[in-house]
Amino acid sequence: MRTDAIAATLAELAERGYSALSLERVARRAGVNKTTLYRRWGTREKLVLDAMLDRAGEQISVPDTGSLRDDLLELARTAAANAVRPEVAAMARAVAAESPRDGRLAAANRRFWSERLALDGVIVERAIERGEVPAGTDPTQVIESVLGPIHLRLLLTGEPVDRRFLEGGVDVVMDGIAVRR
Amino acid sequence: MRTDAIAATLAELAERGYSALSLERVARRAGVNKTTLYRRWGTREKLVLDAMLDRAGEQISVPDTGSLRDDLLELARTAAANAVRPEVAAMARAVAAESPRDGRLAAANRRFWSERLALDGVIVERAIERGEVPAGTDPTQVIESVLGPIHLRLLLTGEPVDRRFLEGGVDVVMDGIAVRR
DNA sequence: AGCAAAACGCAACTGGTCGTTGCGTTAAGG
DNA sequence: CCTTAACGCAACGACCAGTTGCGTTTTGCT
Repeated sequence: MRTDAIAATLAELAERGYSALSLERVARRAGVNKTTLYRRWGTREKLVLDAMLDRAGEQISVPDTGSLRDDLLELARTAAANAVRPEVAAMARAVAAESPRDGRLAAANRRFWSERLALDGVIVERAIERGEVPAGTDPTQVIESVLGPIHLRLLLTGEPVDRRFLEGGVDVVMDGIAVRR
Repeated sequence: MRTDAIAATLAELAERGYSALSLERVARRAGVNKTTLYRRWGTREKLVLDAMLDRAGEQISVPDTGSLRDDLLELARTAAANAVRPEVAAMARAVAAESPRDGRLAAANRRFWSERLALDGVIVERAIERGEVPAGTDPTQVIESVLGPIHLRLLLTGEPVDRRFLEGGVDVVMDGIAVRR
């Protein structure tokens, strides 16, 4: 039952968005009476949060190819592919919209991201050990520089995230744009 | 009257968010009857869109210090300072949340961003002319690499956007992280 | 298997918001 | 000064959010 409700919640979130999320529709979709949802979760916020926490548990693997550039490229590719999935995209949009007014959601989201950035950061740490990157480089900052442009396009500009863009972004982070002198 | 309604719309958007935006509250706040809003704009979507277009007209200046690094830093700083303003932040969150289901909003937003990225891109074009950056560098990609991490923090991770972060991000874009050999 | 307790379905209800309508009043402008 | 557009006001039907009471099903424990 919990599974059905969560699946229905995310499906509705993807189709209608958070602003039009109706517990009655979720209940119908889940094949469940709406009183059940209210008794179990109480509020729309808690239901959505629970649904997100459920999906946030799916851990993703951190690339380890032995090459920093390949690792970052693989990271960018899987991050983009994941963020494009309707359910995931809907979650990101809901978080962006509601975080300022939903403390629990914001807190859970911050935990998720700090954990994920730390995980992905080992890509940079391994590169430091290999001597590909100077010691003292901030791993999180690097990961944010790789992921930032991707989410900028997905959430705000709406431009397509294609291979060219991903590779270009990694190139910038790897080599910078300033001429060598 | 239009001015009052737009101001009230953005204020409500900042306080309550798009998902809880009530035209009755907007009307009360603007000192106007709700029928006036419905007669003039028809739907919530059109009112919000009009309010955003009104603010999107405020053009910002593109830095031109003669140094690419200083230009990018200034760009990052002003972009962050602007995006942190409650009204602007609320607009970005609303766009992120509603774009998939509001074609007009999405289209207007895409125009806004393509224009803005093109404007900021001249920073890179000037740097190319000065020989600071190799010819063939994609100006838009560079700007997105600078702005992406900022909006990632503001919209998703929730981490503070401080001077260290802004400078670190510009450093990555300028010099890259790979060791020189 | 039997039984107590929890979970669920169902129907009904209150209250609030949406969006609309009709009508009277104010403001604009030629 | 007078036509016309814009606004205020009150009321309305429709819908959805949550809540409640009660009967039914399922769970889980012995």
